[in-house]
Amino acid sequence: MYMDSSTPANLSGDREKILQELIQGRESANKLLTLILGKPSGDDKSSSVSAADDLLMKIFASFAESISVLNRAPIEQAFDKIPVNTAGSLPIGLQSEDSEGSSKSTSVLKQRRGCYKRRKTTQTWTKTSQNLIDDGHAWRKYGQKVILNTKHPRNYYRCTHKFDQGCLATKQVQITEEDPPMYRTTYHGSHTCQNLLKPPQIILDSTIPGDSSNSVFLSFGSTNYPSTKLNHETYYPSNPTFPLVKQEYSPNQELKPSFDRNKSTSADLLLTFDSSGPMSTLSSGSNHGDMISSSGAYSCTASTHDDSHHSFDLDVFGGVGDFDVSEFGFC
DNA sequence: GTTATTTGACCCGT
DNA sequence: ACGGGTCAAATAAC
Repeated sequence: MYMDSSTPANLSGDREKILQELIQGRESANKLLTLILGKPSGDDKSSSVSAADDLLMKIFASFAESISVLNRAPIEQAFDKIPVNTAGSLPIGLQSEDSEGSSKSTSVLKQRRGCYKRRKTTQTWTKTSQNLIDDGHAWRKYGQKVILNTKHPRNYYRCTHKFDQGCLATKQVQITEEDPPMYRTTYHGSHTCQNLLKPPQIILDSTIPGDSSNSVFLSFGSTNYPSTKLNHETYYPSNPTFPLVKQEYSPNQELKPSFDRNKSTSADLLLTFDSSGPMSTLSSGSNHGDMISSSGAYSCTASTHDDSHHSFDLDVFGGVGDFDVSEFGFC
């Protein structure tokens, strides 16, 4: 999908640009944080919405530019290995496999089960929260595994549009062993699908159930959607590379917490980016890089296998943010 | 009827 | 060999 694969020289130049953009985004985000968190929780949030909106636009533009640059990187860096069955975005069963036509003594289907190439270096980021949240994407559960030394099984989800749009995004959800059980969601890959049900928007939502004081929804999109409402409204990512954190998540068993969701506070959401390879995926591209936070505590970390690591604090989300850019794969 | 979930089998990486 | 990730038939839900 990427005609102009970046040369190493280009990557070096891109890195500088990305760093500048991200740093600028951080500064804007800092201002935004001051704006929002500095305000008393409650009703008079609206007074800062306009300014916050402006700042958000800067943030979005910065991150979008970064993502855009990253998207020019060769896709091989993003996906060392991709599922066999989804290569070429063909539905399972339509893949032209077994070209030899070798006869399977047992069962063709059986032999094909589990046949895939495991992704190794897709970007991943982890989000931990006390309550389940809707990231705005349509997920479909495709597996569940009991993980060693864990009490709760790990659930595997893929994007609903995996086959119709070739979206390779997946996520894993697991309840942690912590005292207040937490839902740890690990996202793999970014969405390349167009979510028709939920039009792209940008979110700044400070009204998470259970806590309205310092909760912030942020979405960094590369497309320019007017952020007309920043208060009490849900914004969806333009083409969510990052998941959208929403207030409720209705479908499937993810919504059956083993504890009282009402007790949870929204300020305990952690988002950690831990990815390698560029942000780019199979998408052609202009809409990657939505980034969302839904709490006061929000950290994103990235690192590559490369030796040159860049790290800086986002300091946006409750001051605990640590944004390690290098993991975005442009090193 | 279609679509989503469950769950054991299967494959890959370590 | 083992643990983890994915597939896909069976089943459930709509």
